[in-house]
Parts: sequence; C-alpha cells; structure tokens
Amino acid sequence: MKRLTLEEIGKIAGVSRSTVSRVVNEQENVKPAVRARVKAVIEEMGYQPNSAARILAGHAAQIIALIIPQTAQSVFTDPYFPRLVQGVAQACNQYDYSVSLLLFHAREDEAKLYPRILRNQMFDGVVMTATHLNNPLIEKMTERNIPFVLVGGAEEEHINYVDVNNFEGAYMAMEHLYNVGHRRIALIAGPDDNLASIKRYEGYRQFLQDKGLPFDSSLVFHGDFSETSAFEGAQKLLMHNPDAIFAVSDTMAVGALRSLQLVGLHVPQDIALMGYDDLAPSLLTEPQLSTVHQPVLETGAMAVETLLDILKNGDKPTRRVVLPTKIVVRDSCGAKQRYHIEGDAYL
Amino acid sequence: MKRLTLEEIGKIAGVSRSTVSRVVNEQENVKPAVRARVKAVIEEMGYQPNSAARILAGHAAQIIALIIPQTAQSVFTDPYFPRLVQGVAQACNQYDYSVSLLLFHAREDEAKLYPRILRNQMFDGVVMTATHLNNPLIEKMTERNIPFVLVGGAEEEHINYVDVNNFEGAYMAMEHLYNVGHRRIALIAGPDDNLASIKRYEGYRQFLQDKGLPFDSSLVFHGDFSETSAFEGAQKLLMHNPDAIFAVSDTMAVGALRSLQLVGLHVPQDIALMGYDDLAPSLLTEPQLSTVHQPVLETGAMAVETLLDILKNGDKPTRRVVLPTKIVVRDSCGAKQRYHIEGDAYL
DNA sequence: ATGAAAGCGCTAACAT
DNA sequence: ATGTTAGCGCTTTCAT
Repeated sequence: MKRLTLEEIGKIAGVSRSTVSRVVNEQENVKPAVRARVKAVIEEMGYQPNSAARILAGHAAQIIALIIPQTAQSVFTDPYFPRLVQGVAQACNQYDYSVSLLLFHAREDEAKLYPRILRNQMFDGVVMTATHLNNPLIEKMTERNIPFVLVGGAEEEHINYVDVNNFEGAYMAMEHLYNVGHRRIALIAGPDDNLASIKRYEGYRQFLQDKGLPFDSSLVFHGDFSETSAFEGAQKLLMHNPDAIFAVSDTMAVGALRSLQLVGLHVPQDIALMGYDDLAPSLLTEPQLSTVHQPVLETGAMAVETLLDILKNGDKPTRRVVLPTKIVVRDSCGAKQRYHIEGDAYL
Repeated sequence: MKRLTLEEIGKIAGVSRSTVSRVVNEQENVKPAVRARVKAVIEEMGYQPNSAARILAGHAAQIIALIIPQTAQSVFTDPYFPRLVQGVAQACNQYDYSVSLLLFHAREDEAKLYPRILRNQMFDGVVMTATHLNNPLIEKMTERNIPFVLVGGAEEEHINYVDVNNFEGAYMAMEHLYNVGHRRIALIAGPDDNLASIKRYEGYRQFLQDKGLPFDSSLVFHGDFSETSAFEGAQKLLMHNPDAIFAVSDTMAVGALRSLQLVGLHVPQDIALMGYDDLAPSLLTEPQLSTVHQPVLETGAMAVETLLDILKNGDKPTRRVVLPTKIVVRDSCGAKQRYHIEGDAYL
C-alpha cells in the first residue's frame, strides 16, 4: 500500500503539493473550486499529514507536554492528579492537540528527563503542576524560552499560571466553621514549601485575625497531604482541645477522621471536621465530609487553553488565572444538625 | 544561539555528520578514539538529536501511545486507572520512551482520535486498556499492523496482552469467604461486556460448582463499577438474605458497605463483605475491606515491557502475560474475628 | 492563484 | 573506518 503524501494527493487532485499544503493548512490564495476538490480527495483517501515532517519543516508539533514532578507517592494516591490529567486531556482532545505525559516518580527520572524537556522539539509548550517552591525546571524553561503554564500559582513575576483561590477557599471554610459556632479551630496544614498549602494557611490565619481570635501554634500541624500524616497530626492536636479541625485536603481529613474515631470521638457531635478538594474521599467516609470544592477538571482545561493562547498570541501580558472555590456542606461540620439541611449544600 | 545539529557537532569534533550519527546510535565501525572524542563534544555541548528529523528519516519515535477508551466517568473516579498510568509512565521513563496519553471521554473524542491513531507515525506502538469486548480499535490496529498490547486480556488468538488472573482472584475470594464459614454468598458483578468482569463472574460460578453450592441468580447483581450502582445492588441482594457479599471492585464494595450500614447491618458481624483491587478505597472504610490484591502498577509496567519486546523481536509468538493475584485479609470478612489475626494478612 | 525548488536534521546506502 | 549523498514529507520562499 502506497504511503499517502502531499505529492500523492496532489497528483490525484491534479495540483502541486504546495497547493495541497495550503489547503491542509487553511491558507489564503487557493481558488474555492480547487480547495473543494483537494479537500474531497483528502477526505476520500483519509490522508493525514506526517507530523514528524511537519515539525521538521518548522511547523508546530501540536503536542503539549504535561509534567507532573511529584515526589513518589502522593502523585497518584491523591485523587487530585488524575482529575487534573483528565481536564488537560479533554481540553487537548478538543483542540486537536496530543498530550505527552511526563511523570517523575524518582530523582533519577528528573535527571533523565530534564534534557529531553529542555531541548526536545517535540512539543510546543508545557503544562506543569507547581508543587514545591523553587522548582529548578521553572527557571530553566524560562531561560530557554519554552512556553509553559504552571498549575498552582507562582511567586515570580512573568510566570503564567492557572490557580484556584486557595486563600479564599480556606478563609471560607473557617468562616463556615465559625458560623456553625466553632471557635477553637485546629488546622492540619500541608508542607510549608507547597504554594497551595501556604495560601490555605494564610487564609486560616487571616480569618482568625479578622475575627479577633487568637492564633495558637499548638493548634496547627503540618502534614504532607498523606492520610497517615494527618492521622498522627490529629492525635497531637487533640491534646489541645480543638472543637473543630480543618484539614487542607480531603485525604488528610480522612486521616484525621480515623484518628478521631479511634479515640471514640463522634463527628460532628464531639468535634467538627472539614476537608479541602471535594473529591472522592470526601464522599467515602461516614459521615461524609464537608469540604471546599475546587474546580480541578476546569483547572486542567484552563491551563491548556491558557497555553494555547500564549502559543498563539505571545507570552505577554503574563496570564494569571485564578478559579473560584466554594464550600460544600455535608455532615462533618455540624451545620446540618444546626440548620436542619439535607443533602449537599453549597455556599 | 546556534542550533546544535549533527553537522555542528561533527565540525567541532573534526569528523563528518555520519560519524557523529554512528556514535549517537551506538553503531559499530567507529574507532574508539574518535568515538570518545565525539562523545565528549556531545556531552559538552549538551547535544540532543532532533526527534522529528530522526523519525522522518525512518527511525523509531521512541514514543508509545497509552490509549484509555473508557466511557466518561469510570476512568478517573476508579483509582485503578491512575495506578495503571503510573506503571506505564515509570516503565517508559526507565526505557527512555515517552508516553503519549490518549484519553477518550466521549464518543466524539473517539471519532476524532481514531484517524490519528491509525495513521500517525508519531509513536512506535500502543498500550491500550481492554474494557469492552469488541473494541473496534483492536481490529483496525491489527489490520494496519500497529504493534499493540492490551491491558486486560483478549478473546482473540494472536492478540498480545498483559492481564491479571481475574478468574483465580475471584475464586480465591470465594474460597476465603467459604473458609470463614459463609455459604450464601452474593455477587456484585461488573458489566457483562467487560472481560475482567466476566472472568471474575466465572471464578464465582466455578467455585460454587466445585463446592456443590447452588447457583442462585437472584444472588447476583450486575453493577457498572460505580459506587452508586453497587449501593443499589446491595439493597436488592439483601432481599435474598446473603450472609456475605463479594463485590468485584473496591469502589463497588464501598457502595455496598454504605448500603449495608444504611439499613443498620454491621460488617462483618451481620454480613461479610469482600472487594477487589486492593486500592485506596479499601483502606478508607470502616471497617477496612478484605479484598483481592491485583498488581496494577506491575501490570502497566509489564505492558510496556511486552510492547518493547514486540517492537524489538517481532510479534510472534503472541505474548500473553498473566499476573497473579492474592487475598488481603482485613476487617470486612470476619476472618480475623474468627482466627484472632491483627493487621493485614495475605494469602 | 499556483508551481518549482530549497531546506528542516536525520539515517542509511553507497563510495572510498 | 569514515565521508558523501540521497532522500524522509513537509513548509516556505520565490517565481510565474
């Protein structure tokens, strides 16, 4: 079977390969009749341009790289990432882009993949999850003028990102717990080099300040987004008698819940609990978790759209998209008992 | 900044581009001294071959496509897939391959992506999850001689796959429940066009037969791997008084558990429950689920390795890899109460 | 509006 | 053992 090339299509349609190329790339300067004829042939033969040749000849690859530089475990045990990947993939499908998935799970991977990322001409741009502060890749990609969008915010100027309003989400969660009547609210925070985690922590502190509540560092525990870290954290926090615990991820809230149940505490009667994410784990527990909803799928899609926008229109001005969060009231915070609500309630 | 090409490197090292190419591709017929010199230059300059040019000139792309043709929801709500993706990605990292992720979430995606898959020269082979019987892509890829490995078994001869022993897993689960003393064991099965689901169902039936237990179709419910389907299923099954329920995924077991708890039943005292997968959900419930462990990460990695083997050594004989499963005893089946075991126990 | 021709960076067949 | 050369299929001037 003969390989289909521009030349072949041209031969059949009775035009030169250049004309076919123009048709394929939707360029001007092709007589409508010719265009139609060529399009028909392409359709009939099922011609697809050879991407490699296309890229080599200077065109875009129509590929975006999705880089997830997590340290080992948390990547795919936390349901956040699958959801994000899904959002990215969907958007790419929609815009006829392919996604090249780069999942680092060990230091060696990074060493191996850095050069590929920095010199590979096989993708047009990068969507990367921002996990730690000072990810060296950020600087290097900037240096090399590789277009990229960070998922999760950035400190530096001139860096494009799509983020969720972590500060506000945490603030609203606190407000909600406060409105239900809680005053000694403990926090299970995330690692202090994680941007989302930092912002949520700030939301927590700001709320306390705004309400004139004292900040008590013994009511704050720093976990690592894992269930077990939160399990231990909750035990420690309990020694200081909080009347509510706010964990900054659902997974950690689950860990806290187990911890509370272990010592015979009932949620929300004895102590209230809130999570963050509104992903699967918040629905799997008994009681189901009140939590902060963040639009993860949309975040992934928006990151792709932002990148495509940059690819098309240049990287200035710097794109900084911040998606909103909302409170989801379920059964772990005591609001329903107090206000007699049934089913999920949204704020 | 000047683009680095074979020509450039050659100029610096004082050889022709062909020689550099030979060095890069680890070919024979290069004098050790020259090879060393060229390698040094490559290293120093940080040269990376241009993949597009390489592919165009007839070489392998060093890319595998990972196709996940799930219908919408179940893809990334079930923790199975993230884990599988991780396994695939790790193996690809290891062997210096890139992974191109193709996630179908709607029919339109399929229509759009089929041509790309079937004609795209941008990857060397495909790893695809086998979900439904009669996936049309299988036939088409076979037709076009696209090397592919299915994750999850296949009926047809000559199709390469990596699978987990679903039959045995289900059989062992039944055996375990039986040994704990249960006789009226209900099944929450999966869709009957899903291969894994069918095999597990067969394991269930075979065990009943081997023990001379009656098969009662009212004790079987077909869910769709979702939690809600199992929730409803359990309600129906309860009308026929099972003393144990075996759900063929952890997610469905969680649904069943909620259902049981809703009507005031205690697990495992009033009724036993087993899941299948040994993924996150089985650990998030109270009580934690006894389940069938399947090596998902290893399955993904093995699929890649099998594909690479085929790419290297040709596609005959047909590769059919079946990975083993094992029983994980936790708190939902009553075995621990009976045998006074603590912590996870493996069979 | 269309065609001819050069060249993207590489591999591989062919010289030497 | 090494260099020369001809494509791979496409885009993109440059002619016409």
